[in-house]
Amino acid sequence: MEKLPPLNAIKAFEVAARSGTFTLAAVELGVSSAAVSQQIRNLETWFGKQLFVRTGNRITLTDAGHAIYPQTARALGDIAAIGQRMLEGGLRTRLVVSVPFSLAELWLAPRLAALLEAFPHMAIDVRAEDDPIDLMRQNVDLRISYGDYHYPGLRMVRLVHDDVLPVCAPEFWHRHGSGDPGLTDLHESLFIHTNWGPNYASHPSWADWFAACGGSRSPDPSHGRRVGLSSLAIASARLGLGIALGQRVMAQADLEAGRLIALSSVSVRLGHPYCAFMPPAKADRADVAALVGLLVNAAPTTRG
Amino acid sequence: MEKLPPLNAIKAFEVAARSGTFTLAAVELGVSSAAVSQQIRNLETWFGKQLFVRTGNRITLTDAGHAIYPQTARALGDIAAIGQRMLEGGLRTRLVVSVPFSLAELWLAPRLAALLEAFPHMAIDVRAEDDPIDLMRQNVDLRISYGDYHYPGLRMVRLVHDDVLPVCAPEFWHRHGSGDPGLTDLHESLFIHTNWGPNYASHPSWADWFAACGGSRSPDPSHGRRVGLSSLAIASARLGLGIALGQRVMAQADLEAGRLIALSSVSVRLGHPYCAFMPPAKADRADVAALVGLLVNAAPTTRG
DNA sequence: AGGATTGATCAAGAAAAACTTATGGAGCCT
DNA sequence: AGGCTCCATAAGTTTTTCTTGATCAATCCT
Repeated sequence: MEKLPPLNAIKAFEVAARSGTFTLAAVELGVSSAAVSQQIRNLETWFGKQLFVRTGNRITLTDAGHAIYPQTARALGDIAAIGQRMLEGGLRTRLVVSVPFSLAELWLAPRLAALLEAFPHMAIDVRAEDDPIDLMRQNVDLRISYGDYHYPGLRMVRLVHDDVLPVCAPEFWHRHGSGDPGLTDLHESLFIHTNWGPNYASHPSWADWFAACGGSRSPDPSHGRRVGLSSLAIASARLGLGIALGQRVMAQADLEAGRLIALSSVSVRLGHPYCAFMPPAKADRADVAALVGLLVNAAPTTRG
Repeated sequence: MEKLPPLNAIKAFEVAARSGTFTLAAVELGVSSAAVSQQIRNLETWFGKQLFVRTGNRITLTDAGHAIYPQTARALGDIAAIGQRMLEGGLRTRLVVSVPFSLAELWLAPRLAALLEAFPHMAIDVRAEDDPIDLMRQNVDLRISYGDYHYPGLRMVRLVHDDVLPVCAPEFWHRHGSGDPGLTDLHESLFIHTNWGPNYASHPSWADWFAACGGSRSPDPSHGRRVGLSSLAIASARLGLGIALGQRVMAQADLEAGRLIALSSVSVRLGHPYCAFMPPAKADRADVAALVGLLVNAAPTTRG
């Protein structure tokens, strides 16, 4: 094959020729208009021919530009179509979602329910597994992950930056702590500690929460209850086993239903937001886009 | 248009799929094999699908890879064809060569003669003009320039790094200087000084030449002859008007024919080489390639 | 007209992408 | 086994691309 002209310049040319101005092309390409101007110039230098005539502040295709436009559009269209074809590879479209264990039950499940209401016939796989996973091998379409640092190269959408606050069952509070709004005198054994596992270290602890309150109490995990999953902390609290530092997004349904009560308005943000990752080519798939949209919107924006 | 996959990765994929190994593809693309490996991986990440299966040290296209290969090849072929089409724009192919004034007569002309011997029917325009010129506007196919710094973005071929040495007509030497091999006693008025014009400052002067000889004579230009073109210096010397610091490539024919004699084997290199520039898309044109090849080969490599 | 607006360009520095080098590992071939 | 070939990976460097902020030319609008 002969030496190819610079492909990104060809792309810029196609858009510029179609839209008629570099400025609009720049918007479509998501870059500055100066960048488009430079790319076009590259291409002109490559060919040794002007592709646009510049008259003051506007541009028109030259004869040469007109001559090559249709071919560029067709070739790029073909390449775009490649992406589309890749998506249909699996024949029947199954949406494969992968989440960390902790999010599966209390966060993803209710939202999936909403999605299935809108698309009753959608075939969905939900997989619970911890980071990092290999999306390619397992044919995962969408991965929910804690933090924005796994999976470089994939398209990322920030979902929610959650926070934790002390919650417990109403009966529990009635019995053990109703006279202690600051939790300062509560017995150590009544605190539920969440252990996020070996890979995560940024989860707020009780000490962090007390510090945020301006205090300095630091309940000793060896005395209280310990759970290995943040959703389990919520469940335990709901069952009256103690006071948990529960993630807001997970506790919300229980709070609204009165099965849990919040013991303070003071909360501590998690170290990282939850994020959705997907291969860029799959980001345009209708089902993927729908789920992401729903997760973004349904995720209550952090309220203090 | 939908969002395009990374085009350079597509290019790498096409070559890799066709050649069957990343190493060969790397050679074809003129990069390292690691670069190809990375580009392929980019594309796989983008699609979220493997395109090659790696078994130890070799690769095979996956089903997905097979599925998209023909489309990539076709699309890239189309784009390559765009370049070809641009070349035929002018219908009849005329080779337009542009040279600095000084090179036109004594350097380019004889070489063009050789070219026309091989291609008797080639239509050639020769234009003499000083740097910098606008190749695009004037539809110049090939520009010869002093220095490698004009015309960024164009393909460049180094032609010859010339040097200057003292030359004069045999009769002149007989009359004025035969007893003075070092030119140390020669009268100032007999030196021909070349003035390269306002844009160039690196041309060796008589002072430079004497310095290269280990001496320190510095003939005053205001006493000797001055010419505004290096080819004119040769011509003047040939006519017996004095001793010139002549460029070897220009003087060569006269030296071989005995119309000029070299007065020393000491020469001084020019500050820059002569280079040929052309729009990359035109570099593959048969006539351009032929002329460049001829200029490179016929250019005598600098001999001390 | 005159001033404001729009849109392309230019030059600089900043950011991102691509590439290279060096190293390690898996299969293949004597 | 031992040597080869070829791909994968990581770190660092180079090259390309992009942004920013300013300038300039044409048009538009009182």
